[in-house]
Formats: sequence, structure tokens, C-alpha cells
Amino acid sequence: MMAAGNPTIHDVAKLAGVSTATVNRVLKGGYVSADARTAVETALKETGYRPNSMARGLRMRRSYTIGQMLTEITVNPFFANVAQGVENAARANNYRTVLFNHSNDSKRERLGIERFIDDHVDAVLFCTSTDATNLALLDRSGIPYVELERSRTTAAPFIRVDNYTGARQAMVHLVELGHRRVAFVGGDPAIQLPNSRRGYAVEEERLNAYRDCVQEFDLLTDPRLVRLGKYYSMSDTFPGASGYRHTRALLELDQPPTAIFATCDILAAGALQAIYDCRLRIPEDISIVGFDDTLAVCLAPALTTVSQPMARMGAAGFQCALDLIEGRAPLNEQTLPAELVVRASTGRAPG
Amino acid sequence: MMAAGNPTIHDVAKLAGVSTATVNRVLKGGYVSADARTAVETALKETGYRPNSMARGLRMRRSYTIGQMLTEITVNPFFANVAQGVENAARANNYRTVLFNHSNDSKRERLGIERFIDDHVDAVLFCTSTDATNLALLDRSGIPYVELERSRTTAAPFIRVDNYTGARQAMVHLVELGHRRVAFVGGDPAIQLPNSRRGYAVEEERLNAYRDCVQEFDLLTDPRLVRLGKYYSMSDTFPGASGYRHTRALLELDQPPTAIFATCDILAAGALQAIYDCRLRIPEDISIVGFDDTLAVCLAPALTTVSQPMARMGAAGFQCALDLIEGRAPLNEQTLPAELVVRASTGRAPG
DNA sequence: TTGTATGCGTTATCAA
DNA sequence: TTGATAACGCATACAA
Repeated sequence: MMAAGNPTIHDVAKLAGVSTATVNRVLKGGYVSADARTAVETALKETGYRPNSMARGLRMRRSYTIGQMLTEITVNPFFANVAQGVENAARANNYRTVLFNHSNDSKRERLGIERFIDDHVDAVLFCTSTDATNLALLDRSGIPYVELERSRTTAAPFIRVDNYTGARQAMVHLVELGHRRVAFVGGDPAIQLPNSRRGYAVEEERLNAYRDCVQEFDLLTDPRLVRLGKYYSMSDTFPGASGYRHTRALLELDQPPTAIFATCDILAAGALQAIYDCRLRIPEDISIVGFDDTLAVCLAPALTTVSQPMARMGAAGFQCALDLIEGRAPLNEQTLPAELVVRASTGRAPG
Repeated sequence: MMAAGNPTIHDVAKLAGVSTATVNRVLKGGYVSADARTAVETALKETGYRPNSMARGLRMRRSYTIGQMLTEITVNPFFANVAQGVENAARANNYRTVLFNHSNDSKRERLGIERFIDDHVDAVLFCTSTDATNLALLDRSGIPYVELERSRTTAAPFIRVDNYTGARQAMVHLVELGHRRVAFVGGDPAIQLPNSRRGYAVEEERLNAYRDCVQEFDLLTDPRLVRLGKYYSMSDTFPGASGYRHTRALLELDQPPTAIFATCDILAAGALQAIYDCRLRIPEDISIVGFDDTLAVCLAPALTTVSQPMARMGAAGFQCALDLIEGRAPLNEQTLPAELVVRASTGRAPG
């Protein structure tokens, strides 16, 4: 029924008794007589013809592939969710995606970008990039890119989340529950990789929201309540180890906090373990809010957290990339909202 | 310095003053004079030439791409870990991978396979496949495939994990801690998708290990202690919801178990929530063991679990695929060990 | 309305 | 040791 290998457009043409140009016309739309059309259509069915994407890519000088550079899909589910959002949008537009995880290693990222260039990806999406000089490689190859979550450059479109407002919701929620001694466990703006000059840094926004709320609602001010570090570790066996350590330290304070705002679910997971070890009860003894909404539903108790629109961010990123590919000019910056999801880890302040 | 677009092998040839054939020879190895070689090498450097993978793929009738069909990367971290293992092995062999998630929907899987065929992937890896008739599509296109974790066919290479021995370790561990009333919360062999005739089914193996140990160690036999269902739900907001429900039911028994073997970390996460709600203490009041080692380290308390060699499984799967592609005959079946990791959720039986 | 012919960038055969 | 050339499968300009 079928020759060796997959049928080509030539096979279809021969079977239908027309030229490849005619087959192409019924495929892509164009002037075709009714007779020719039906002949081609039956031939199409008979052969089960499917175009060869490499040949098409070569001819069209377009691979219909976009590269996704991720920090590390296995370490934080955040990335899997973003990737999924990109993937779905891409599929819907007949695009495929190729992933690469750089593990926050700029050299690895460079390798990945070179791979992407070899693959002739039509664009690349970063979530997130480590280094502006790597991005320059893409500029040199004329490959457009967009940045998600964090940005290293001001030229490329940037999809961000409103971390400030999201973090603020978390704090307001705690204040409304009567908490006045609230700790912050989160990313250290200082140790983050060099950012662009856009003026938004994930860490700063979250920390600023905390500090502003401490002021505004006249909460307890104590520098020991603010614990900065990394969101998760690539090297520890447990990525949330630092959340654990910070929380242990907080609980050993003469006056421990009644609530902790851990600005990443992974950090919050570590915090939950520390609290468990100290035999404290959540939320009766202490409340905790996370950020991201990744692990949150899986933890015990289910975590109140600031939910990031991961899939939407991915989809928006893909749309920007497609605009760039097709010569349209996307917004240089888009801000998506984050929203507090209240679950079981927050309650009225004790005492 | 560089013309529009990426440099081609022609650009290199012209710059070096040789033919493309000579450039190809220095690239791929062959008889080249010292003079020509140095000329080409400098031209290579100067242009920053990188071969066009689509042109190569077209010419070689090989895409250097393998398709990865996953159940759903965002629902169970298991898949992200397997995918990562595949990815790393693939990169090391100059292969790239393309992912597709079917969400246990056989129609979606079919769509994905058709995509893979269009992409002319050289092979596909399933983790896991839903339907043997979908696999037949690949047979028809002459695309080899391998199955990971579960198999629907006996023809394709199959990489499996020794679930029986893994589960047995968990049970023995509990027995050694003095538990005699042990519950099983796990997958129902009956509701699983139709399996191949290989005689191993993940669910059966785990359940059999449980049952054998109950017999062998003379543990309490009570049908109410065995709770079967799905490992995780795609539709609930919390994939571990059924673990929660089963555990609640178990705790309401007149004689609740002193230990629960939940054969998936997601199920175990639900169990932990139920136990937390009931204000029981782990492991003082009740012990719990999971399976997979995905969420385990993140839970409170850190979960004792049977660790699956996810990355190894992915790497082995890729190796099989490569063997198939290059005409070697890989083992038809490979069994990888699973190993108990003891953490904080298991302790001596109370009382 | 249809067919012919060419090129996309590689690889590899063959003749020189 | 080297270069001209053909072919992979598709899309399309141009001719008919």
C-alpha cells in the first residue's frame, strides 16, 4: 500500500495524476479545478501524506520551533507550568518547542543558546535568562526573544507579574487576621543575578511590599524578622532547605513571629517542616503564606499562597514571540496580576 | 562582518577559497591537505559557521529529534524527572527532544503521535502510552519507540522499575518498626488502562508486595485497610484528593491503621493532609510511606518513600531509542531497581 | 487552471 | 587531494 519511507508530495501528485504544484494548491489554497481537487484529495487520503517539516522549514527559512530556556524544570514546578503554557499556545499555532535547562549556570545557558541557533529556532523564550551577554548571541543571529518573569535587557519584550500587589495581598490578609509580628523569608535582592534597568526585580517588589505594609499597618519592626537568601537550592538534596533553616532561626527568637510570609512555595515547604519539627500547629500557633501556587495544594496544611499566572505568562510569552517572528511589534512590557489564594495555613493571630 | 542570515557552508567555502566538499571533509573527516585544512579552519572561525540542522536532517533523512510522550508533566513531577533524564542523554548524543502531554486522553495522544510523525522524529519514548492502537501509527510510519514504566505492547523495548521489590522494602521497613495494622492506599489494578501481556503491572506489583507481606509477616488482614483508586487526579484542583479521602476513611475506622503505605507521593501528600486535619502526629501516632520520591522531600514531615530511578529510566530509554534508530537491537526489557529512602514519616508503632 | 523549474543548505558520489 | 553535481522534500515564480 505504501512505498518505503513516508509518502512525499510527489507520490501524491503521481497518484492523483497532477503536478506537485497542484497538490500544493489544494493544500495551501489556490485555483484548482473541481476534478483535480477531488483527485488530489483522494490521493491525499490514500497515501496518508504528511508534509516533511524539515523540508518545509528549509524552504521557508523557518523552523516553526521556538526554544524555551528554563532555569530548571525539575527543581521548581513553576517552570513546568510556564513551559506548559508556552507549549499549548505553541501547538495551537503549529509551533513546537524545545526546552533547555541552564541550572543558573551561565555557561550552560550559552551552550543552550548555541543549540537553539543550530536548530534555527524562530525565537526563544527565557524563564529566566542568566546573562545579557548570552542574549547578545541571539541578537547576532537575528533570532528574537522574549523574557518572562525577570529581564536582563530592556529591548526584548518582557512579561512580568505584579509581584508588589501580589505580595501586598498576602500581607493585608495577615494583618486582617490580626498578625502584628510578621516575618519575611524570601529572596535577597542583593544576591540575584544582575537585572536589567527596568526597575522591577522580583525580590525587591516582594520585599518592598512587606516593608511598606509593616510601615503602613504599624507592624512590629525587627530586622531579625527579615530573612533573605535564595528561593531554592540546586545543590541541597532538598531545595527548600534554606526555608527550613530560616524558620528554625525565627522560632528560636525570644519573640517568634506569629506569621511568616515565605515568598516561594518551596521556601514555605521548608518552613512547614521546621514548624512541624517544633511541634507547633498551623494556623493556631503560627500562620504561613507562600508565593507561586505550585507546591501549595500538596502541603499539609494546604498553603495559603500568592498564585502566579504561570500558564498565562507562558501563553503571553509565546504570543509575543510569534509577533516578533512575523514582524509585528508586541508590547515591550506586559504585567500580569498575581492573586492571593486562601487555604488552610493562615488563621487568626494567637493570643 | 557577516551577511544577512547565518553563514552557510558556501560562505565558508568561498572565504577559504575551496569547494563546499572540502569544507565538509574538514568537518566530517577525510583527506584534506594541510593548507586547505587551515584555510577552512580559519574561515570556519571567522564566519562562526554552524550547520543548518534542517538541511542536514533533510539530507540525512534523520531529524536528530526524539519525541517524548508524557502523561502530564505538570501534574506529577515524576514526568519532569524522567523527561530530564531523557533530555540529558539526548543532548549528550546531539539529539534534541520534543515533548507532548496527553493527559491520559487517548485522542490527544493520537494527535501528538501525528505531530511526531510530521516532525519526522527518529524515535519516540512513551512514559506512558495509553493505547496500543496509537502505537500502531508509529509502526506504520516505521518510527521505532520504547516504553517506560508501563507497556502496552511486547514488541517495543520496555524499561521498567522493580515495583515489587521496592514496595516490599517499604513493607519490611514498617514491619521492622513493629507495625501490624498497615493500610494500603494505591492504584487499582482493575481501573488501569489495558496493559500488555508482559505480566507486570505497576499496580499489581505494589499491591502484591503488600499482600504477600501481610501474609508472610502475619499482619492484620482487613479488607477495609486496602484502598484502591487512582494515583492522582487530573480534574480535581488537588491531584492528591483521593489520598486525602481514603486516609480520612481509614482514620475513622474503629481500629485505624498504625501505618499507611501510599504508593505514590501525591497520594501520600493527601494522606498527610488528612492526618494533619485529624491532629494526629507523624510518626508518633501513625507512620506513612510513599512511592516515587518526587514530592517526598518537600512534605512535612519529610516522607519516607520508595525512590524510583527516574533519571536513569529516562537515560536508559534514550539509549534504547538510539539503538533502535541505528539498527542495533536493544534489550527487549530492562528492570531498574527502586530503593527505600527513610526520612521522617516513619517510626515505631504506637502502643 | 496547470505544470516546469529552481533553490533552500547539506551531504556524498563520482570524476578529475 | 579536490571540485562539480545531484538529491533530500517542499514552495513558488513564471510560463503555458
